[in-house]
Amino acid sequence: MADLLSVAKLAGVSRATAARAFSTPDLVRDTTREKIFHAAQQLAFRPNKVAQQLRLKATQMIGVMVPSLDNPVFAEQLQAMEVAARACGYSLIVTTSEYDASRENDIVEEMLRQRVDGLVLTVAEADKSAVLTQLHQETTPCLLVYNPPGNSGFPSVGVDNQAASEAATRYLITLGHQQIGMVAGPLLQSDRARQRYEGYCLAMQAAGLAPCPLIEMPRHTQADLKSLAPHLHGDNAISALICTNDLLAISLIGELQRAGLSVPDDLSVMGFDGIALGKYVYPSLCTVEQPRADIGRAAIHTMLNMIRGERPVLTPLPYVLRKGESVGAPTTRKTPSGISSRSIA
Amino acid sequence: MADLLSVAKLAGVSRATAARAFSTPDLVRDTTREKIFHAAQQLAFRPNKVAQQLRLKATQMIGVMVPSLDNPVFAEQLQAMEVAARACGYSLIVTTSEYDASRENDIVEEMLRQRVDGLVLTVAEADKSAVLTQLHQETTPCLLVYNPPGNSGFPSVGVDNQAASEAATRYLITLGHQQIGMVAGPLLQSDRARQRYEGYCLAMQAAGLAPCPLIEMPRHTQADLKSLAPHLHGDNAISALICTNDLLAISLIGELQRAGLSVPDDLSVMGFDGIALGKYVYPSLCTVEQPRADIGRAAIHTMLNMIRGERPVLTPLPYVLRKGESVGAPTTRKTPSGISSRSIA
DNA sequence: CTAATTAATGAGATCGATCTCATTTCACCG
DNA sequence: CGGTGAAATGAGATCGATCTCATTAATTAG
Repeated sequence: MADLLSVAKLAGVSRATAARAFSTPDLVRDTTREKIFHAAQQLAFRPNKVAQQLRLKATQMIGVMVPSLDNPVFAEQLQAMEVAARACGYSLIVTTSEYDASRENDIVEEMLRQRVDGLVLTVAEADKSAVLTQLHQETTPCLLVYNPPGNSGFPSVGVDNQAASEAATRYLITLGHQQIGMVAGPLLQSDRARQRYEGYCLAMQAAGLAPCPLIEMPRHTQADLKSLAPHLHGDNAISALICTNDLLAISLIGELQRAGLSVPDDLSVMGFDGIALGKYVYPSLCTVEQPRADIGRAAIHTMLNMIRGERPVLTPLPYVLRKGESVGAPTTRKTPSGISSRSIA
Repeated sequence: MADLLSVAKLAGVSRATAARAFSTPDLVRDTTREKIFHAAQQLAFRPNKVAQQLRLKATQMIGVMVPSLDNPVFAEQLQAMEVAARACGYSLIVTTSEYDASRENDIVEEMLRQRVDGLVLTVAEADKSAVLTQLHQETTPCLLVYNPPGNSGFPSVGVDNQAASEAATRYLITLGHQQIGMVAGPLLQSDRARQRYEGYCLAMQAAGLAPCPLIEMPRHTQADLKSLAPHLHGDNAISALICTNDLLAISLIGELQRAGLSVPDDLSVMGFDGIALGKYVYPSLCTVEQPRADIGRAAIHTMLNMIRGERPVLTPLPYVLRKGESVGAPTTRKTPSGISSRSIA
């Protein structure tokens, strides 16, 4: 591959001049600039970014880590980040942690070796994260996405999960629901899910209602009706359910329908995140929409500011309560119909 | 940031020895190696990959371009690629073309400047792609994913779209369907969609049935019932529909249900791709599953072979016909019930 | 105990750009 | 036409690693 020096030789100038022709064309006489460009053309010269990066001590690359791209929330956010970064001349190195702390460590270390100009991370648990405490020693700017600001000590872009969850719960209460449950993935692994549960509890208490214990599903993004069945019967049978993410909600609705139950007649189901597909399924998903694209864009622009050395200004992004067919007013009967309960058992 | 030279100084050795301590520890005496490691520790030395890349003329980075991460097919494939690449010590630069040819050009050029060791691309139209014809001049290895091998001249990883589509169509025919339609995004933009349509036509003809003209939806991943309505009535009313991707299928099913139609009783709907969510919705999606994770892994491993200078060996990956509740045998009546047709109009 | 071998280390070039600073070229003016 | 200041160019150092080749230190053999 032709380098700048060979271009310079062919054009009959020094490499300094050749370099200037590209970086600061104004400093080069028109005629020589032409000669240089012509030579570059002939040799199919393509500037070597690696050499630039070494010399300039800046890579114009941002390291991104998300838990998994199998969840559309992260994929859609990443899509927006990529477009925003590219528009500003930056590239993304994309990695997935698979919610694994040791992988998180390796990934961040690798990105620091690569000398990314900044890190945009979504970690499993911001407060307990070993990577993050390590990162405080480093000079590379670091920004969290989705993770609540909390006491990790790093700036964070995202919506106020607790407030959003409160709003969602209040919405259900407004519709007349009193027995409202919340469903999450296993072990309440992510700090986001925990905050959402807290918001739910707060809203319930504020309305004088008793929050139910969290219903845990065996997997993050796939509902399991067995874990839910006990809560659908008896005096305390729930009439509405909030899921900590949309995938969980959609698969739960599917399971309920498969069992012969009607959503929202037998049970109202609400999601969280607002993935695009939720609008298209039937019943359409009622959910709290996080502005994923806005979050992605904001993350990139905030990061670019940090790279420039500015202190990040963070305005929490607004969530939107998206109404949908999966939520309705509670029906009078306390328990689902015979058919329904039979098919669950 | 401490560099190797300062580590060498602190350890009292030359940079050559310091470098060897890391790259080829066996060539360094135990005691000096210890001294060097200790010095590195003290200075919090972290090797600079950029410098390595320049010197070694290899970046251990693979450039990946997909149309959009909003489509789970690409996101899930990327997830697998990332894991596979990392396991082999490679990083991914991820970009999205948004099906835009000029963006495709910019992206590839940028990646070549970055001196990625290889390119893994999914382009809109492999045969007409300007980027690809340009790329033939280059020495950087390039591999296509999902794009049919065709006459682009580049190796390609993916399933045989046409055969898969034939199989899907045959499955519907076996169930007794005779009036089968196919739905695609706008303008049959992607070569994949076109191949799938061809497969459908072949299977129909082989069974002595007349293929219907393609039904085009205004958007790639969102169904629109109006475009479909004409085909649901009259003597030639279709009883089954194949969509060129799962998102289209899922949103179509939602729309049909919303209009009071039953899937599969009034209309069987089949998808294509096999995204994870399809298993969880109700009715569960009958689809042709592309082994996205396998494709991702295979793409990375093939690319690594190409980087090593080997000629790629390509075995087309097997698709799986995933049965689901969205497809059933055709009902006797030729047209949907009165209620249904009313609610469509 | 010295010569021959092998192991360990060091000096310096190299990858491909950019930047500083010195030098040359040019234009303009008295 | 020579002098002056600005514009254009060049020489060489630099970024942080690796690699070749020469040199020195340690081992082994005789």
